[in-house]
Amino acid sequence: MEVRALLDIKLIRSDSDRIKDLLKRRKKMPDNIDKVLKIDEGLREITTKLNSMRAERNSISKEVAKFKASKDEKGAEKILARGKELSTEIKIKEGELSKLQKRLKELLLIIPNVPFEKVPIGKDETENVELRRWGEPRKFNFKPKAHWDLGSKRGLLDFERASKLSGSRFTVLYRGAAQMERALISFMLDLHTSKHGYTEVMPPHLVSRETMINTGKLPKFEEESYSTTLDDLFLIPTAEVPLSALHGGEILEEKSLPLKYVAYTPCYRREAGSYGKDVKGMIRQHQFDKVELVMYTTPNKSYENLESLTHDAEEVLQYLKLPYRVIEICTGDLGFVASRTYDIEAWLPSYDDYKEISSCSNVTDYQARRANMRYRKSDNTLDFIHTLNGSGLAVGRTLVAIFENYQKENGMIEVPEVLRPYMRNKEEI
RNA sequence: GGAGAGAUGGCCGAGUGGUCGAAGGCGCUUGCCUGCUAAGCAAGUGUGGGUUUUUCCCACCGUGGGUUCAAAUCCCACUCUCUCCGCCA
Repeated sequence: MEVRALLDIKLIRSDSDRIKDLLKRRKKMPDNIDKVLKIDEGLREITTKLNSMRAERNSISKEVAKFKASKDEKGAEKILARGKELSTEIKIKEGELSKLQKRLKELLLIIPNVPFEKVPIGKDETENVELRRWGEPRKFNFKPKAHWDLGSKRGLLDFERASKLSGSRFTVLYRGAAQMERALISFMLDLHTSKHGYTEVMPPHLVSRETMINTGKLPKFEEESYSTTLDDLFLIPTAEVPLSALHGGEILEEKSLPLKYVAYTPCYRREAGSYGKDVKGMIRQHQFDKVELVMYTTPNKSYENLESLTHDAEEVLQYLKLPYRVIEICTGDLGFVASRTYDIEAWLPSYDDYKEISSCSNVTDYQARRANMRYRKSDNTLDFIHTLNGSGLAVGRTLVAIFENYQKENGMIEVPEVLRPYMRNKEEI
């Protein structure tokens, strides 16, 4: 893969001011575009020089071949020296070239995706914009418990033994809780495959370093990842990683798009730098279950597909009758690979607030460029595809939302109706 | 883990040092033919990059090195796939 394809270098050359302006809207975004342009210029200079040197060497080689064919050893001898000389010079130039390429690649790999023009400009999460709400938070006629109290008291969630086994930010689930987790997974997969047309996938949970780089999780977020030192494999932080790299290096047919995939996997995150955040309960875990939606689309359809993907995720909460709101993430809070993101937040009585339960993003061609995923257009030319991803939903947080929103005064938890078929028709746990 | 075989264009597959960016076939595109479909005939058909941009040039035959004036082809290392043996959920 040509290094310069990592970002659209031709666009940067021709429209650098706009790209720089858009990137600056992000939080802590160093202005690397000028550096990129400078290296690109040097790279082109060397490339041009190298190309003409190679052209000369190639023509010498052809002449040598002619002399040899006509058994003219002396004629060959005459130009051999020049060939040798050129060959040495070329090697030196190639060294310069690969050094520059390496520097450019290092730069490009840590430049995030360009935000969509219409994303609200803001410095951090306080400037995210609420788009819509669904459902009314329930009015309790008793004091509702937080899920960690409720779960511990009823023997459904066990934080002490989890920390004995693995440390902080792990939970052991028993009986109805474990069963409901499983039910939620099945319910979500069934909904997305049967009603929304997604193809169910069971991907590997361990992926190579290359896959992590291709999906934009590395090199920037190494300290966020769990890895296996002996094999340099990484535990996936989300199924987005295997699903979005699934068609790496492939050329897809336009008529096969959009491709829609759904996968349930556990997700593994070190949560470095989030000390003191959501320490209680099972909101922020090192391991959690998630049903993930990923779409591959043509560039002209990706923003409208973001709307439909978000609605597919929202529908899970509607079926579960859990109140939620949808917010648009402002530029300062936007994730590394995303050009536009909607978060879905479910109502949690213990937080007396809405809490993120899904995040849906248009990644545009950012991962496609890294993983070299293209499609053949009707005019037979190639272009990078766009990828989108979204949680549909984070299962652990959905369980938490059910615990807190469906609790009764006696500590029992009502099972949402759509889950009952998956729980041998239990009405409460 | 041991032994062996292999990795070439969208696919199959030929190619062991010099007009090979790559034969042949399939597929695809266009034209002819045709009541429709199929078949047939003809032509075209990899990707990326540079440039003085209807031109010329360069790179790419798993990845990275090496030998050579010249590498798909020879040498080394690595990765992956397949077959057999062992082990095993």
